[in-house]
Amino acid sequence: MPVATEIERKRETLTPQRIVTLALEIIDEDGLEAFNMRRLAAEAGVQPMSLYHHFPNKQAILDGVGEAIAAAALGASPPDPRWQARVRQLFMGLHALAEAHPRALPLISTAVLRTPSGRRWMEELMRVLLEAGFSEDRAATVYHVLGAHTLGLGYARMLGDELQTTDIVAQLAGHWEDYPHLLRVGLRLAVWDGPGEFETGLDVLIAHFATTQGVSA
Amino acid sequence: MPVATEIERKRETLTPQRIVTLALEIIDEDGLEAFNMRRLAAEAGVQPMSLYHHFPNKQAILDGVGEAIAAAALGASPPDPRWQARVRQLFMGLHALAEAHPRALPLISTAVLRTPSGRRWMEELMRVLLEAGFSEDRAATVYHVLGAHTLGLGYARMLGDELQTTDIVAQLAGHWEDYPHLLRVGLRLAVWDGPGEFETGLDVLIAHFATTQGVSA
DNA sequence: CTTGCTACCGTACTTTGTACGCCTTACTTT
DNA sequence: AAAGTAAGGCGTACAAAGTACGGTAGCAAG
Repeated sequence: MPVATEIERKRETLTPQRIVTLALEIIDEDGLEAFNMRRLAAEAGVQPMSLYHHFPNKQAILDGVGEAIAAAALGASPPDPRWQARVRQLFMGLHALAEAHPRALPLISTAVLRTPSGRRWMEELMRVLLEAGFSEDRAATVYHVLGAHTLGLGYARMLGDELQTTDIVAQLAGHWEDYPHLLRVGLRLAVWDGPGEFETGLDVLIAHFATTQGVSA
Repeated sequence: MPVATEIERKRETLTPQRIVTLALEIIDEDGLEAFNMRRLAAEAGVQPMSLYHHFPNKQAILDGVGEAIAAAALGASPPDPRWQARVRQLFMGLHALAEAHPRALPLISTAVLRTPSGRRWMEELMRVLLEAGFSEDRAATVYHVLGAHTLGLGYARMLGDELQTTDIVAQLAGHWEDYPHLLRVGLRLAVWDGPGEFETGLDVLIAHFATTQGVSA
């Protein structure tokens, strides 16, 4: 039986690793919709069909990208033993992923259940909550609410990035007397200065669950 | 100059109204990705290119659908004079749209800035907040956080609907010992029983902004 | 009847995913 | 060294979807 010798024999060989890395670069630079097989092949210096020797289809490559991103979800900080702090760490990690790769957010959202790294993150969250005394139902609710806060902020920011503000302003220009208050707030709506808003909301929600739960450590 | 006689002359004439209605039906039933010009034309009993006499392109039809949905955003209830209650009403209205048309959520998200009805909703929100004494910056933050909560919950639910749980379960089946806690919570993660979770989070966040703000009526 | 407008249609080009099968290379086995 | 073989890469081609472009049919106004 043939044993694959694991020595690299050439520069620039196509590998799943390299494909995923290039795919992520494309997505980060030009967005998910700019990612297609021909573009990816061109970046790799290869013909489109060559990619199919390493992945069965485009979705599999996207899954790979999701996994690559999610690999960092658990974060580097040592787990805090207090459950509130640990939950905070976990969602801060998720938020960091969304900040690092805003255009890839749809991949991140689905990764928490579809990729190994994502599932490890979710497992850790559930472990912390269940050991803190949450019921299964309450644990699911905590994920729903905090996850919505985290990913929702990411989606809103992504939409703000894609919708060029110039277009919006141009469309408002015609009827500015109809939207006096909207115009006062204006472009501030399109500016998402993450940490402050995110962390504040996260803390408020965690505190709420802590009091509902009635358990402290 | 030609004056268009506004009498309908035939049953089943193609109109922007009918096109948008049919488009929304397709999206509600089979999702955004199932909506394409050929399918839409078929539903309308017409050839694809006929649609282009009423809309310049596909995006314009989607904008129309967004507008049609957003038209209900302000809701039917009479405006409550207390700002907390009014803000609550506004986001409950937005949430109701997302519940009514989960597959169309991306359209709803962008409608708040891109369609007239959406802008009216946003204008009303900004009016309430500014008149309650929020600064422009704080008003934007309130929208960011509450909007993320509302739309984020919608996105999470939508993803849960699209990802068939059977696939997830199948993928977990192989390594169930790796995810003991995740499995205890299991399908509860995919069940989004909206009102409770949404309203609770919304109230917690509004209460937070109320105390930060220091203004009551 | 002619002119011209409105609504609709047919054809065809482009982009993108990917099925299918060929070719080359380099390693294994003799 | 000769020969087989499998893995990696490639060329062609087709299908789905958006839409440019030009046509046609019917009705209104002159």
